[in-house]
Amino acid sequence: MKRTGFSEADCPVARALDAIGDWWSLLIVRDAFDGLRRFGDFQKNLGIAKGMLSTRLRKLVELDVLELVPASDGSAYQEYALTRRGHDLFPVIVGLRQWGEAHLYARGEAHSDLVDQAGQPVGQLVLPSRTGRPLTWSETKVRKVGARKR
Amino acid sequence: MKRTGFSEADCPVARALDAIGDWWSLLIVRDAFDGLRRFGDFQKNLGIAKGMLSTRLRKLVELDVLELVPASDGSAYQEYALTRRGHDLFPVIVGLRQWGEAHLYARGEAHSDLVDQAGQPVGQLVLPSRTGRPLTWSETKVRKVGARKR
DNA sequence: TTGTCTAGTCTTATTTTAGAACCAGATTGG
DNA sequence: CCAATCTGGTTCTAAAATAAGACTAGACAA
Repeated sequence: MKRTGFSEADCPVARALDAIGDWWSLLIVRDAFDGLRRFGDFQKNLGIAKGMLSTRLRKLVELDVLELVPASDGSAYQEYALTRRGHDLFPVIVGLRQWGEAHLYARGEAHSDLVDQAGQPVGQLVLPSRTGRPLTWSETKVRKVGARKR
Repeated sequence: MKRTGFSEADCPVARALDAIGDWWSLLIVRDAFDGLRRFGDFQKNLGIAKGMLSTRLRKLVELDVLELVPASDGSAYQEYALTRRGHDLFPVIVGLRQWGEAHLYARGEAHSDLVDQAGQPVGQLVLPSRTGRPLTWSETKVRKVGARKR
């Protein structure tokens, strides 16, 4: 009865969720985008149990989403920094943010907001076709590739 | 030791993950985008335990991500269809897909692929500024709004 | 009307999570 | 330089979630 895994799936969505689709990983990554880098910062900000955080950080480092770097304040401690692969999760976080913002808040309810450097709200995520025209769901399809039998 | 919840969070990412951030919900939604509508179809395709699926579907209906509609084949059964709110999850699924595709497959390894109606691969998700210029992570910031104390 | 299919529910064993206690090494205050 | 405290964990236990299978009621098909 081990938790079902999808690390071998043909579908990249399944594989992505297998890697980072648990309760905490994306929240840790979100905090990393917000500039948090130290164990204690994540722990305080998320209210997560230290054991959980320890396990999750280790997995994110294994996955090469985060990496351990020497502390930026010169102390002997280490910090967790987003890697290239971690930075590439930005659209996922933004997608969740925009969906949550649109559907999970009552009118007028306070929430944090993503803005550009001038403080202007950003637009909605766009999926461009190869020619650059924005695509909606109904204009796309998933091409099944030969499922490798194992 | 109840599982930690974020349904009251000020951060839309946290609230979104609270709603749909468990192991199964986004995979069910992905399958719904792929056209699956019946309990048995989800169950067979995901290999999920029926009890889990039942619980998840009920929650997704409560959240108004899916809705129960009469079966399209005229039988007395019901089907699960994506709502507007469910369709709005498309960018999240695409974001996960593109990240997984980019980072979780060996060179040449088979995986399913998102294409437009002409069969052309789609582009990468883009976050436009208000003026339409594409933004990267480092050009954005999260504006904290007054955290409601409760 | 008997048998099969659909869409579940219920039960149980196992795994995961939350929370607290504990600990070693780094840092700070005196 | 020494003691107290901070940081970044590990370990333990109880509660909750999950997986897997047995079971069931109503639809459907022959």
